[in-house]
Amino acid sequence: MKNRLSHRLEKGDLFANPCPSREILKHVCSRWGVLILIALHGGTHRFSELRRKMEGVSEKMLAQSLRALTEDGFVLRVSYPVVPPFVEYSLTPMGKEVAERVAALTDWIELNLPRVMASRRKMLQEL
Amino acid sequence: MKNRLSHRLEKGDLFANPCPSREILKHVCSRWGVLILIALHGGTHRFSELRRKMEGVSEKMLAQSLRALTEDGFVLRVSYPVVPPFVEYSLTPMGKEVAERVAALTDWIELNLPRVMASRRKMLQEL
DNA sequence: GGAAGTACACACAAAAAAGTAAGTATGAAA
DNA sequence: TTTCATACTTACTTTTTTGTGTGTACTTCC
Repeated sequence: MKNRLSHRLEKGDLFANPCPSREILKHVCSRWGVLILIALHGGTHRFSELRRKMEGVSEKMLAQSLRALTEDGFVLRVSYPVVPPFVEYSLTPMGKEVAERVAALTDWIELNLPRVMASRRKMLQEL
Repeated sequence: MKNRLSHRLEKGDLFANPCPSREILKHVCSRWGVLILIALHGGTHRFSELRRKMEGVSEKMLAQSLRALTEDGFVLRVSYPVVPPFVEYSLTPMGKEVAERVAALTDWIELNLPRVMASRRKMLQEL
């Protein structure tokens, strides 16, 4: 009986099909979500600062990803009613917790890139 | 001059547009990639065992994701020439290193699901 | 003799994600 | 006075990802 859906969803179970944790993971692990978390982990940024830093993001995707992370409570949005617009994005305490774990993963990948590339080359040889 | 592309790519830079680390991250962070790493972190699995464990994967996506992770050197594939086919998947040493970091992230998400859901509800109220 | 299980591959269709271009309001600089 | 910068939104198109259904080769179980 411990496998009933309600039980499995209480604490989140990524292996369960309809679990909302899958959606959160998607926001956090998405192409741009990751970069936002890492960038903000380095400090508060304005929208356009993020845009310039994250090569290749379109405004649309940046806005969309920021909105998702803000709704999940990872990112804090503060806008000042001045003109031209001035909006600051930063991590909430909860955001810092995830960002640290995401950074641990991405740091590993960046550092070990050569190992992975070597493995790929080896695979191709073995055909 | 330290911003030249070649320099930025040596160790991997996720913020740089054409960096291969983005692709690796995609494999590792993909919907099914994450689940494969976590499942295999718990021990060796056969193809169909993974399929049953990971609710909602199609055979095609499972095969595709396993191939990507195998090529990157995170997963080891061992097939025995018997009939019916018998293939075992497990983590390589490198795979264990990433899997640990991925697990740290997903564990956090599963544990803190309630906090995130609460934050979402609060956002909706504030409209 | 027909069904089921295994670990896939392949073609095609559907769905989801992402990109593109344009528009908005306002003030300041050239 | 045209242009630029800000922080977005919206409509539309393209690309990418994912799903579906089928086939395969062989054996065991009913």
